[in-house]
Amino acid sequence: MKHDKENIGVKEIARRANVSIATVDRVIHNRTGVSDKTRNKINAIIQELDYQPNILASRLASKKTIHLAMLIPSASDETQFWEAPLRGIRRAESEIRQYGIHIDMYFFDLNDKESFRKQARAILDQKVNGVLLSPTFVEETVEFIKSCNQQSIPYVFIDSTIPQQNNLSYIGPHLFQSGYLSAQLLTYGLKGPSHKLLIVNISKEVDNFNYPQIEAGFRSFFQDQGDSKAIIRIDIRQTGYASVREELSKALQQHPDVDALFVTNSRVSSVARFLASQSLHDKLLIGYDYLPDNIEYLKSGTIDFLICHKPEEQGYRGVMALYQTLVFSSSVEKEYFMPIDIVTRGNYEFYRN
Amino acid sequence: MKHDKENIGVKEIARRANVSIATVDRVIHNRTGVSDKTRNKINAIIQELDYQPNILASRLASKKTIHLAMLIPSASDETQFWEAPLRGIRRAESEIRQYGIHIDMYFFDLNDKESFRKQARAILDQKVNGVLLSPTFVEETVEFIKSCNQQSIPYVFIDSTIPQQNNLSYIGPHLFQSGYLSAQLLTYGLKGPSHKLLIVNISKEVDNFNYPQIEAGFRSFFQDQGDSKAIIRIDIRQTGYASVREELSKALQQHPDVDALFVTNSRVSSVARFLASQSLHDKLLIGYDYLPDNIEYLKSGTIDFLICHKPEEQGYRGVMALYQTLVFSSSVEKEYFMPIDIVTRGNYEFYRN
DNA sequence: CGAATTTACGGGTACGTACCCGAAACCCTT
DNA sequence: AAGGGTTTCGGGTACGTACCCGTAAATTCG
Repeated sequence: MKHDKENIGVKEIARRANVSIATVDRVIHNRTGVSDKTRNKINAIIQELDYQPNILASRLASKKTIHLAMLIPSASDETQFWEAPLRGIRRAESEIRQYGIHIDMYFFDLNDKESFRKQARAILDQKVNGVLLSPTFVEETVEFIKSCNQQSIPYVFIDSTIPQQNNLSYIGPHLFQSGYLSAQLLTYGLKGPSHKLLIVNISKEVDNFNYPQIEAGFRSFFQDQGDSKAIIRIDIRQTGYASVREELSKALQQHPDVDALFVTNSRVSSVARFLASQSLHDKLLIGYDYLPDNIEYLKSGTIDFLICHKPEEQGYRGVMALYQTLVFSSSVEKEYFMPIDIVTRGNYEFYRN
Repeated sequence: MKHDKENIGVKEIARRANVSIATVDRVIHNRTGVSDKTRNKINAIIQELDYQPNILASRLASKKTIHLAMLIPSASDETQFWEAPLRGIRRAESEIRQYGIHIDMYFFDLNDKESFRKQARAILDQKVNGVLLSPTFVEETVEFIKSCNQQSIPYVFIDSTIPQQNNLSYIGPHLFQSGYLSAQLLTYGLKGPSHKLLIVNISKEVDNFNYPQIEAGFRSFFQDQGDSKAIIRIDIRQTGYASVREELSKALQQHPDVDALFVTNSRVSSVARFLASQSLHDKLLIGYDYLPDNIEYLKSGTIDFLICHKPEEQGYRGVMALYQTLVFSSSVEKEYFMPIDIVTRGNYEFYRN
């Protein structure tokens, strides 16, 4: 341990500019009360010295607490998925809490648009400095972020996005490519030449924006290959197992020659359960997300691959993106695509969500 | 932004204990000069209040700079691999520089044990507070860390490890499982029943510890499957392309029925180059590391999969592990295994090394 | 042109912790 | 009991920045 630390600070700037520290401070924070002449002089010196403020001292001296709000679906039995982003958000908060950042947690019900609207309103009442949200319901989100824009509150989308919006950043998967990869993996595992594939879409809500991208990517792979496989799709609008079993059963009776199934979201364990119950072990199965149920079927070999987009990291990075802009005023990427991770029996043990 | 912040600090502790701030400070840092009675009283209050020191204020007030040293192979044309950990280390440094952490960078030549020894000595001369290193040369490393142990300098291994040592942490791959996964991927892609596999080990140094684990994992997969594939191995001790071409050519003449090749390190691009030159497009090829050359052959389809262990993150986490212990005195995991990432044509674009 | 504003700026304190320095209290000799 | 040494402790300043408050200078206005 040595006694280094010769960094220049406001004091040195003030000395060089023949002004007081307070004036330098005003310039740094673009506050009023400084003549253009002095302002320019000080800015020049700041430029020249490449002054970097000491965040420690800055946050320490600042009495302000930055309030962030987070609006994501509550994790239900049906979708444990959102536990992961929440973990990431919590981790981020515990890291930056000491820097005076506080995060208010708001949850909404995935099956209830009104709950989203209500929570969004609650956030706006709180006068927060930044928002991290999952724009699950497009219309409601647009309404919400209109208010954010008016009050210049930055907001970050995670997991899914709405294009052409003024969001500070989108942090989540590139869905098209994700579908593409799934197709590649299925193809790689299929023996023999001609095949029939089944896309299984299990979801209550009809998703007009996100889901189609996955399917487009999936189909695009085969187009690129000049390979015209038979691809059929079923939509299951009731997420309970009974419904999944029934619909799958029907579909597989109609197409007994299906070689591989691609489930477009995390409900792949339901499909796996069905396949296992029917002893259909030879069919390839790919789905989404590192969830306990899915992992079980991965271990037992019913699910061949899970595609993951690091949900925990999405939450973490989302918070950090807001932190970066609000505290350091540093810019963040407008689109930060998560890696498209392949989880399988051989590597699930070490996967970091 | 509100005016929160009601956290208790040393001041409050001092008030409750009827002592001065300085005495509380002595207790917190286990310095001498405090009677057992006062020490106990203060410690009790600290416990009771669950006092968390304010890192900002702490680092700000401390005039000390923590000096870390890093000792990794220099990135050469032959192995660009080490650029990635270096990036991670640099990223970590830039994040914690303002907290008074400084990292001295030492590089050694992968083909020269003496350079390792020399640099190690240089580090010891500098009286550093912590070391991050790649224990490439076992004997030399053991010698080095003996001194570290004597001076109680914590050290972290990245990328590879030496078992049964007093290292603070190992951050890197679980090689056995990594080989296992490779086997799984190859099997998944092989059409038809019976196959012949070729393990290609290209390396100047004979590695007695790390490499065997990969091969053991690889073979273990087939044992688990009850699948006795023919597995042959060649060792290429000259890393230049000419040598690789010659040896591979020989091996494939002898075993023209090889279906798949597994290259046990990042030199897979040499093998890919050979296969491409011979138009052997139908053979599966798996190797290691997200390097530009490898990615090219991944794109062109010669390489089917690359296995990666997030080298950049290894560097980053290695630094952070030292930072955590030295600044926060918090414990870190003795073994932190990196995820075993699968990179392929469909997802390489979004891979984060 | 003097008074009332407004604008421009400096002094000084606070944030929570680290650590120097000096003083009081205690202990042991002779 | 006096002297010297050691242990225990408190006062006070510093770290670099934020921001309050007061004042001098510049500007506006009647």
